[in-house]
Formats: sequence, C-alpha cells, structure tokens
Amino acid sequence: MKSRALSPNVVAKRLTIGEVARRTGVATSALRFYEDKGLITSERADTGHRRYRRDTIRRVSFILTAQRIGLTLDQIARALEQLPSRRTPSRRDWTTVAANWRPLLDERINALTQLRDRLDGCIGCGCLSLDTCALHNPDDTAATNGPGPRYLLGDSTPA
Amino acid sequence: MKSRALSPNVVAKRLTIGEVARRTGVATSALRFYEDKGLITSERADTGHRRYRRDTIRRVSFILTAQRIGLTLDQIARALEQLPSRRTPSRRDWTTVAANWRPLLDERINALTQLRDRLDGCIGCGCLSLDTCALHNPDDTAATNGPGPRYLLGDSTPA
DNA sequence: TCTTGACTTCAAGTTGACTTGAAGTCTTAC
DNA sequence: GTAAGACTTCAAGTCAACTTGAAGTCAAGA
Repeated sequence: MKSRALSPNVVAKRLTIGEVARRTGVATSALRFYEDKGLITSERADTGHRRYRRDTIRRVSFILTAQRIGLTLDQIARALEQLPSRRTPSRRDWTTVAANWRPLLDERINALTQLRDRLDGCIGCGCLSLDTCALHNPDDTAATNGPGPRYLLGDSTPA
Repeated sequence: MKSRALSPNVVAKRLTIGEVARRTGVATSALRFYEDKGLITSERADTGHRRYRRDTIRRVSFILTAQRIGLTLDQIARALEQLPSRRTPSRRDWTTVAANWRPLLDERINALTQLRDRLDGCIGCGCLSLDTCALHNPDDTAATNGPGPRYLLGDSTPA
C-alpha cells in the first residue's frame, strides 16, 4: 500500500517556507515565486502550509549559483528539468547538471578577458577610436552579459 | 563676439539622431532615452530636431562598452561626468575614464574564475553539499553580476 | 496634391526577478 | 481572550533599460 499522507516516521522531516528562507537567505516571497515558476516544488500540510523536502535547500543553492553565473530563471528551470523528478537527485545528478555550466562560465570569462585585454591595449595607445579601436567593435556580442540593449545580450537576435 | 547660432563654417557637421543611430547601432528611442538620463546631449536645429556633436558617437560607444563590462546607466552617467563638459574630450580624457574600468573588470573576472575553479572542484569531488561545498557558500557576493536577488548584486546591501 | 520619411513629444507597455500590501487562517504565548 | 507570529492567496508595485504607440510637424519627391 502506498502511503499518501505524510507519516513522520517514514519521510524525512519537511521544512517550512520560513526554514528554507533562513537556510538559503532567500525571502519567502522569492521562494513562492520560484514555486510558481516551477523551479521548486512543495507538498502541503493539513494547514495548507507549504512543506519542502530537504533537498529543496540544495535546489535553491543551485538556483543562486546559476544566477551568479548569469543564467535567467527560465534557463535554470530548463536545467532543473534534467534532474530526476521522482527520486531525490544524487550527487551524480547534480554534478552532471553543474558540469553544463562549465562552457557558459568559460564563455563569459573569455568575453570579459578579451575586453580587458583590449582595454589595456587602448589605454596604452590612447586611441579609443570607433574605427580603429577593437574595444568598441565587439564581434563577440553573443557572449556579453549584464544590462544593455536586448539584442546585445544574445538572448534573441534583432529583427 | 560669441556665435550662438550654428554656422556650418565654424562648427563641425552635426549629426541627426538617425545618423547617430545608424553609426552606433543604437535605436533612436534609446538615444532619446540616454539624453533624458543625461548620458548624452544635443543642440537643436531650427526645426526642433536634435543635432549631435560628432564625439557623441564615441560617447555612445563608451556607454555600450561600459554596459558590456556590467555597469548600469547610472554608474556610466557618473563616469561620464568626469569628462570635460566644455571642450571635446581628448584621448587622454577618454583613456583616463576607461582606465577606471580596469579594476571593475578584474573583479568580475576574478569572481567568475573563482566560481569556475570551485565548480571544477565540486564536479571532481561530487559533493555539491551546502555545508562543505565552497561553490554554494559565496563570500564574494559583492562581486557578482547578472540577474538575481537585489542584495546579491552588490548595488545595495540588504537591510 | 499627396504620400513618404525623418523627426518631435508624451504616455504607456515590456521583461525579469522579485517585493509589497491587503485580507484572511491557525497556533502558541501571555 | 487576545495578541503575536507564521503562514495563505492574489493583485499590484518596483526597477532598469528600453520600446511602442499615438498624434503631430516639416521637407522632398511623384
């Protein structure tokens, strides 16, 4: 017989939204927001309150780190979909997904490093000319990040 | 006698907003937006149309590059204030301001590189544990970028 | 004459990642 | 018994960086 109710003897202790918030440093409002977006899931207690599985903490940590790398929540959601939904993800599961970040990180680091090198060159020569200075002639726009015109961000190409 | 009207013999040819847009790849709406924000300035023709000085192109290029580095328009505005407003900025003026980017770039590159190294370590050991894994315990939040919770971006500290 | 294109202003809309506020439930402490 | 604290939902607000739309001006060309 499959138990549907949460018997405390069988399942590990679930966490309230406040507990997850305290442990991750993420506001409860943000956690609800993540749940709306499908990034995390919860069960409900009799009271209607959310109860999170313990590995939610790791999931939230994953989200935070992915954001630091520069991924949007949508991209992170897609990455999280690769995790097994039925069982608790194993170490291997997590590292597999995290390994996908490697090339993204490399790309971002390369873009910034190139920018820095060009900047050094430009400061050295004092040119900063639109025509001759490589700094202002980015051919690597797809790798850029941070705020800016949408089409520079590489998310979508301009019409 | 100081001439107030724009005599084409005296001043270099001014650019229309369309010309600046074509040369920089920035939409006219964005250029007006930048002007509202005080990032660029213009004079007006008799028709009421904007007329930009030639060095506006460089100014816009500067803005674009600064955005690639990860600066907000407000930060860029503050940087541009360091430029001489009366005379056309010289090469030296530009490079001085651009040199300020250097440490910022370094910081961003270091933060990402650290993240990458930690990621490599974590993939190697397969831990990714909240407690033991350095990847998820960022002590360098101030240097992060990209979207994410405001207080992680280092723009303003949480209350 | 009329249309096209380039420009003008000003208000409102968009996207991402959330936060804030209002109104309500439930439990625990005094 | 009542007040505080933790939770609920749902709608609306916020911020950055723009874009879009409406309504209008002006000059040049067919």
